[in-house]
Amino acid sequence: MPTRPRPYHHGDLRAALLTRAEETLREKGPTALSLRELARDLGVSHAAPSRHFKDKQALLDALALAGFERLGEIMAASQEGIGESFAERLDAMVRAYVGFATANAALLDLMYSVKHDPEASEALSASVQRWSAQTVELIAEGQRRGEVREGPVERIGLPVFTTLHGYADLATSGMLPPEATEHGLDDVIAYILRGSAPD
Amino acid sequence: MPTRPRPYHHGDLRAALLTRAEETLREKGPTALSLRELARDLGVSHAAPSRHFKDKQALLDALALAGFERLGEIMAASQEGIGESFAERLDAMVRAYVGFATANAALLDLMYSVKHDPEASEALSASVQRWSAQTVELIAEGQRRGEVREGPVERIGLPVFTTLHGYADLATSGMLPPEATEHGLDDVIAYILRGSAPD
DNA sequence: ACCTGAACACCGTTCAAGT
DNA sequence: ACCTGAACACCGTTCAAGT
Repeated sequence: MPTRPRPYHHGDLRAALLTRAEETLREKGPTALSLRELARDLGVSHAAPSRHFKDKQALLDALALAGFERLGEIMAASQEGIGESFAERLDAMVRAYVGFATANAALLDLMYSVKHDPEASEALSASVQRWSAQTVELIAEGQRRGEVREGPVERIGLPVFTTLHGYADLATSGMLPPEATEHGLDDVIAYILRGSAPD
Repeated sequence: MPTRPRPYHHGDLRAALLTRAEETLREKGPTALSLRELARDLGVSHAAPSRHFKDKQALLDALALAGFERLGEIMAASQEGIGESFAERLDAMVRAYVGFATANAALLDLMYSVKHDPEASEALSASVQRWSAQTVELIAEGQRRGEVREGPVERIGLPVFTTLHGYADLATSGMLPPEATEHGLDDVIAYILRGSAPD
């Protein structure tokens, strides 16, 4: 059992930084996130992170990107092995999104506070693009089945996604009255169905 | 013209701190907000702010509270001297909220990121309470006129507010595609009307 | 009551230098 | 290539002391 005299750090500093960063984000909030503390936790010098992220902001951007990737996967997974009616698929997607939001409140906040200028991270906007296409696909499928009103998919999808996101944001910021968590999500889903149903 | 040899600072340090803080919040974002810089800008020592805000967080809380107060006023004002139909009143309120959001993006973010535990600022939750009552009143009035479906006002009002807030949040975080700003708000308003109309 | 100055324990970022 | 150590210019917070 050759105890390697610890390698450069313990494998992959870049990945380790991201993992640890997300933990402290979840546990102690975004303001408590410090590069120096991260480095201390991982047993490297405080200057080491700069080899992998030129900036603190660069680390936050990478965190946001990873978040969007995971959210995309979760939303895609919510559509697997499920009924084909629009109501069922919408229900699953809404619950997937809200579930992710409540389980990763601080991360979602970060994801939406990262600047979304076109100049910003190429990969990030590509990722956003990818999963926003999923809600568009949901709407298009609903239209094919005659369960969603006619019209440009983007223009119908926007209010739908807007409602979904608004509920998730309010829920995670603790602004919803306690009674709301009871029927709140059900009411929101029913309301989306009414808003997107054919006349 | 007696040049008073500058008073303690220049009038009311507490108010001056809040004003300046909101300016830098708007111009340079929340991470650039520093107590020491605020103090420098106002020509007082870096320890002076602590007489008026025990904490940096206390200043942020006060900022958020002021924001909710102003938002409440704006939404109330949007209902003055306007037609009585639900469609008109809803339209005015949505535009008031979204207008405030886009004009004060960073502040709105701050308002919703302040912890909303019941233990948090008494005044803050009272203020939130006050203006959330306004949307409830809008719904109740619409029901009286037979333009909004029957049911508990809170359960009908939640999806409505959720949509409104979601749009404002997406718009201010720059996540809406450029095409969306064209018809986006109109579409959202029409969708809210459909979602809350009687069957 | 309101503010100052110094002190303490932190930050992010940069850069020579080591292996 | 990857990391260290020291240095620089910042932070927030506290506390004796001044007026």
